[in-house]
Amino acid sequence: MPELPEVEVVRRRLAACLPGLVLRGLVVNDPTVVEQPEDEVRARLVGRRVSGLRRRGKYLIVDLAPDGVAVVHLRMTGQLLFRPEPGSRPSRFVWLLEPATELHFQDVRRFGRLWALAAGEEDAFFAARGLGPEPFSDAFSVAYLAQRLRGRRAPLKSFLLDQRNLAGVGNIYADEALFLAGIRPSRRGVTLTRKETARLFDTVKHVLELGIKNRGTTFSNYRDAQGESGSNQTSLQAYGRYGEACYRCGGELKRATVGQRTTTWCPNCQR
DNA sequence: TTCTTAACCTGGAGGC
DNA sequence: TGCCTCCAGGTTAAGA
Repeated sequence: MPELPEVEVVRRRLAACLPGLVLRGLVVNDPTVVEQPEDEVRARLVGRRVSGLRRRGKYLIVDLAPDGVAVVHLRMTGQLLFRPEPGSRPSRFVWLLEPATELHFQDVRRFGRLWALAAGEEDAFFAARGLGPEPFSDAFSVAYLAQRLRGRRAPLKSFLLDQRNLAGVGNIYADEALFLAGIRPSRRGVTLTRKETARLFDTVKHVLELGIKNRGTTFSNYRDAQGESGSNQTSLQAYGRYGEACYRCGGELKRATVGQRTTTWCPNCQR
């Protein structure tokens, strides 16, 4: 499941080879991948040169010259690949680039999306989604976190998954951050002490940094642009380990549904 | 304003 | 072997 670290790894991979290439064509095999009229998307992309790649939360932003940006969200199972595996299903869309290169978007569950934005539309696009600050930006601080948690009665797990509070955290890294912070996922945000808030701030950044360092978490679908898997799944201490022994206390990790998401936590270490 | 729930979507696992 | 049901989860819209 691509969260911030996985998208960042894809961005870095693409940033090494896409800039300078010219988008000569767009093949859309699955019309649901674009929410805008297909002709509009094509008109805004084709003929442009890739000038850079950025990331905003889980959104991948492709800067185009002389104007405009392409925005891609991988959602659950989206992959941007230069060479799809032989025999795989038709790509949802393909960018035909010059010199001869193809960038394929594959997406089993078909949740991923592509947007083509004209110059000046990017701010409004992200403002409409109400994305919170980037975890590695100055805007994300202990003070910010404390302010956002004030009065919040929703479970902390739900709080972390809400992209309006913080951009980029998904189910895997939310479980990991809460485990390392020693905070139970079902705790109400309003109940956090200043010390716990500071600890959560640190662990959120730590698990995301570790995820990037390990080139993302791969369970089944996630691959970077070269088709390579990440290795962060071997570093996970909580996510997906229910029924196994806690690395800290040796007790059994439990599973529950919190905020509609499967959540793993240690009843002894997380309070 | 905040929170909860359903829906979208499909492959894989497990049960019968 | 085949069928059925459940589960996985990022985002959005609707309702409480």
